[in-house]
Formats: sequence, C-alpha cells, structure tokens
Amino acid sequence: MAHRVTIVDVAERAGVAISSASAALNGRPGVSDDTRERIKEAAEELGYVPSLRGRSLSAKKAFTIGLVVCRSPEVLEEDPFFGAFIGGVEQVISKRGYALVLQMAADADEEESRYRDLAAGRRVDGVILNELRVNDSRIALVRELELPAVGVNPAEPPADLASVHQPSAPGVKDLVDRLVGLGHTRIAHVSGPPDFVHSLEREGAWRDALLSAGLEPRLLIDGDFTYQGGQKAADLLLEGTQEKPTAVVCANDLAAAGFIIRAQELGYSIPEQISVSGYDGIAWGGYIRPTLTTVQAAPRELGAAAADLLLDVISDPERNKGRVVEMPPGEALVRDSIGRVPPA
Amino acid sequence: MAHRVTIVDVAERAGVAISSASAALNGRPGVSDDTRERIKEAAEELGYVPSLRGRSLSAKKAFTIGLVVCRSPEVLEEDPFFGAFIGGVEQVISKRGYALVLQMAADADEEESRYRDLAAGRRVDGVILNELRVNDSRIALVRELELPAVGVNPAEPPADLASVHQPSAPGVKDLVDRLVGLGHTRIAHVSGPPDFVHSLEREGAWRDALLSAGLEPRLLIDGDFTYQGGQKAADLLLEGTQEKPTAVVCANDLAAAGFIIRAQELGYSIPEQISVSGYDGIAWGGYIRPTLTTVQAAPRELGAAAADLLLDVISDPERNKGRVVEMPPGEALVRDSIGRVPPA
DNA sequence: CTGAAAGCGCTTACAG
DNA sequence: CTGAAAGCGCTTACAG
Repeated sequence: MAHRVTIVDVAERAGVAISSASAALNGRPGVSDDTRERIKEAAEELGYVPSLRGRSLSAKKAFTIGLVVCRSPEVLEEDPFFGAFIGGVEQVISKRGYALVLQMAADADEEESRYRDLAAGRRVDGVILNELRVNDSRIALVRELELPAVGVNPAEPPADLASVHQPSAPGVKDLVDRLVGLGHTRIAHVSGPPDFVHSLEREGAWRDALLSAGLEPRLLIDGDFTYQGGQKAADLLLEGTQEKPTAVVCANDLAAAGFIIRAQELGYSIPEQISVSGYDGIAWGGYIRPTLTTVQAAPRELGAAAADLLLDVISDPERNKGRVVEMPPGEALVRDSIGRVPPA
Repeated sequence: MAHRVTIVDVAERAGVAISSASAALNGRPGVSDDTRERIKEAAEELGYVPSLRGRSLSAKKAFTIGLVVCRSPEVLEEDPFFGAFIGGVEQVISKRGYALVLQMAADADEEESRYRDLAAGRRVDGVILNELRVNDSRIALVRELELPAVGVNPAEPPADLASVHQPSAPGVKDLVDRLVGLGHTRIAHVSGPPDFVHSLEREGAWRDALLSAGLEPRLLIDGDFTYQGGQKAADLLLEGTQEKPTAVVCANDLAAAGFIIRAQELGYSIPEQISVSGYDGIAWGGYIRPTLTTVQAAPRELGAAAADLLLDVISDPERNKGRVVEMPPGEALVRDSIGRVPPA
C-alpha cells in the first residue's frame, strides 16, 4: 500500500510546523499570507487530503449525521417518499463536508436502540427524527443522550428541540373544501396509524373542514399508510351495511391507490361514483388511472431543510435550540380521481 | 456535557492496564478468564461503549462502507429499487458493526469524484459499485485507490474485482419464449441506456430468444429506464409508419408502466392488442391496470449479498480477490399485461 | 498472563 | 507570526 500523505508530509515539504499547516489548511488565523500560500501549495503538490479519522478524534466530531428509517423493508420498497427525503439531506450535507449514516429499524424499540448505538459509539454528530409519533420517546432520548437533533413535523415543538415543519392541514382542508364544492356531503377519511403526528394532523384537517362546512365527520377508517390498508378501507366503506361515502380522503397516496384499485374491482367507477384523494404527491400518483388527486408535499425540500438546520444545531446548539423552520404547506394537486357528487 | 466513559475508566475500575482492557473487550487472547470477566463487568457497570473515533484511528478502519447512487433525485423518487437494495445492505452490515455512508451523484463525473473523496478522506473501508457501465471507469479507479470494492452485476467480472451477479437473461428469455408461445412474432424491446451492463444483458437476452425462435430482432427502441422513456417508446412504436409490434418487452417496470399508459391513451387495449412486460418486479407493477407481467428481481437480497461480500473483501482482500457470488436469476412473474397475439 | 509505551493523524491551547 | 507539546480514545507490538 502506497504511503498515504499526512499533514506531517505537508508541513515538512513547506518547512513549517504541523500546527501551522493545520491552521493554514483550515483557514484559521495565525499564519501569514506568505506561509499560508506555501503550505497550500505543498498540500496541493502532494495531493493531501486530511484523514477524517485523525480529524474526528481530535476535533471530537464524526462529520456525519444519522437517520434511522423505521419501516419494514417491504414498505420502503414501494414508498418513494424516503428516496426523496434522503436525496434532500444528502445534497445539503455533502456540500458541508458531512456524510449521511443511514440505518434501518423494524419497529420503535429497534429504532430507539439504533439511536442509542449511534450516540454511544459517537458515530454521528446529530440525528434527524423523522415520522414523529405522539409523545415520541426519541425526543426524551436525544435530550438524555445530549445528542443534537432536529425533528421533522413534531406535534407541539418542544421548547428545546429544533424542528422543520411543513403543515399538511391547509392542503387537506383545501381538498375537502373542493369536494364540498362538488356537492359531496358524505366524505370519508382513511387515516394513517393513529400514533403518528402527521396522521393526526391530516385527520384533524379533514374533521375541521367537514365541521366548518356543517357536515359531520362520521366516516373514519383507521389505515396504516399502506396500499393494502387502502384496499381494506375500500372493503369496509363500500361493502359494509352502513351509509357509503361519495368521496374518500386518504392520508397518503399509497393508501389512495389501494383504495381506488379495490373500489374499481368492486365495480365502482372513479370518480363518477366515488371521488378519491391522497397525500404526498408521489410520481406514481400520475401513473395510475384515474390519475390521483392529492396534496403535493415536498420531501426533498423537507430533507434539505432538516439537514441544514441540523448542521446549524451541531455547530451552535445554544443559538439554535428550539428553532423552528416553517416550510410552505403542500398544495392541492387536482387530477382525475375526484369529480361531482353522483346524483342521488 | 457528562464525562464520556472511556477505556481508561474501565481499566481503572477493573484495576488493569488499558491494553488488557482492550484485549479482553475485543475477545483477543492474552488475558486470563478471570481478568477478562472482571474487565467485562467493569465495562458493563460503567456503560462503556467504545468510541468509534479512537478505534478508527488506531485500527485504521472507518467501520463504514460507501454507496454512491448515481441518479437524478427525481428518478430516485419514483424507482423503488434503491430503497430495497439499501435495505438489504443495511441489514447485513449493521449486524457486523458497520454503517452505511450514502452519497448521491447527478452524473458519472460527479460519481467518480464522490468515490475519490470517500477514499481520500478515509471515510469508508470499501465501496459497492452499483449499476456498472460498460468499461466502467470506477473499476480502474478503485484499483488505483486500492479501495476494497464489490461490483454488482459487472460485465466480464475483472479478475481482481469481487462481485455479485444476478443473471437477468434467463428471466427475459423466459418471457420472450412465453410471448412466442402466445403466437407473437413482432416482439419489440425498449432498452435501458446502452452504456449500462444490465441494459445490454437484457437486450441481448431479448435478441437471443427471438433468434432462437427464428424471429428477427428488429423492433428496438432506446429507452432510459424512466416512465417518460416508456411513454416515448409507445409513441415511436405505435405512431410510426413502420410495422407495429404486438408485444413489447421493456427493460424495467417503470418504462413498462409508461408504455402501457401511453398505449392506452393512444387507444390500444392491453393485452388484447399489445402485450407488455417489464423487469424488476416492483410492488407498483401490481397496482397498475392491467397488472404488469415482469421478471421478479431480488434487490434486497442482492444488496445483502453485495454487503456481505464487501465485508469479506475488507477483512481479507487476498482471499476474496475476484470472488464471484452468483444469485439465482429472477423469475418471470406473469400477470395480466400479456396475452395471445391479436388476430391479424 | 500482564502492563508500560508508542502510535494512528489530526487539533488546540500555549509558550516563544 | 511560528513551533513544540499535549491530547483525542483507542490498538498493537513488545518487554517483563
């Protein structure tokens, strides 16, 4: 193996002490322009790239941030949300010399132990807390571990946790209002898992929009953000004995796709007999038929904002404690899966 | 910040030297069972977790592996292949104490510089080379950098590069054979970008299968693995003046989905007038109508195998030089998008 | 079996 | 402005 060039080589070549080389290379003061230039030249000539390992140990930083994705691999394979989110994170941090350490967890317990391990082994300088649950234990955990963190769409942002927030309520409310405007009165909701903050936010928006239109939010099905959950919701809402909805607002696109397919299998035509909407705005929503009406979220921008904020928190925890970055809410993207209420 | 417990604390508490503590904790010989037990207890009591930073520097290992994904963020958002592949990688390496460093690149040049940076900064102990191109410059690059690497589906496996391989030809050939069996004679192919090895492999399988059935492989459209590319292929094949195919074998599912939608828009019914197949077996193939006939690849297993092999290469480069791990080929998954050739 | 010492490649006070 | 020294938290020969 070829000898790797270290800062010692650079200092030697430039004829200075390694402390001067370090200062010069890192743009710290205390080196004359002359010397700095000479050192930089030497580094250039030798093809010097600082070793992250030495830097990590002495600077007490890993130059990485962590993200734990808590999903079964199966779901990860069909939900394009994460690819986009991660893309946004990566784009931001790589520019600032950081790398992303990505972990997977099957459930909340494993998720927590992953965060513990990341912190204990000093693998990362901070973490992104994604898909927050109500009373999410990770918030107390990062506090206990003194691990810099940024929450993505937390419930009530805790005073000490920095977070990014993209409101989903306005988009959902807009969609419900449109459905009301199209004459619908029996508007159902297929929710996400009830422990997720973003599930509740969307459900709440559906409920509020109905109430303010003078309608009663009765038709609620617990979903789970999956395609299969959407199919099951169709069975429950369309095959049951209770009153049937004429419009169904789903908590995400995957569930909406499942609902549409199942409803079609049951002989319903969309949107003539039932209007259906989703949430997320994934590309596949435009690939199914009818094309899916949804709310266009911005996962890439959300990931980028979270990463930016986290790097700020890491470099200056005090100044960024509890800082909240607001993103513009997702907007309704009206396509072919909603229409006028069918005549009674 | 609370004092982080280090190996010094453990050694002190156990009343031994830190070298003994290190040996005991890492299961190295040279410590009596007695002492080892005492040290382990001390570590347990103190909640000691070794710092990766110290370990990295002295062991000259980063305990991470790198993966550079070369895709526009847009494509990453709709193609579920990567989520699955990464999931497989993660599952394997986390068990062995490694973490995944994930990077993104927009094009081949940026991709190469990412690999260079990973190697130069000693960010990672090895890399996975995914989506290999013909004469891929990364192979020479990792050789030059002396960076342990594993190729995923390389062309002719270079003698010194370890690789995993899941053949795609048998599945594609099987699909073409079935189409021939259904009476089709004008079977087109929508390829992937021609510089990718897996594009050529699939195209070659289509060509060979046709030839061995006594048919001429004439109808070939250059695609790019995207949905939009599939749509464009439909325009070219169905709107052109040339002879039209009755069956279209696409190089991946995304393109097949685009083809189907566009063909339907042009008034063709699938599979009555045109049979269409894809490749990959992504979940969304089952969500469109008609459901997509495809070849079921195993991205998760492929990622897991690549990761396993890479860790082996890292720990013993000599023994694993040029080792090839063969995976069972993907199998045809016949659904509703193919059928009998329409009567002439 | 056990321990003192050197070293991995940097950064960071600190003295000149 | 410049340089010698200590230290980050480990591992790894090496001597006892």
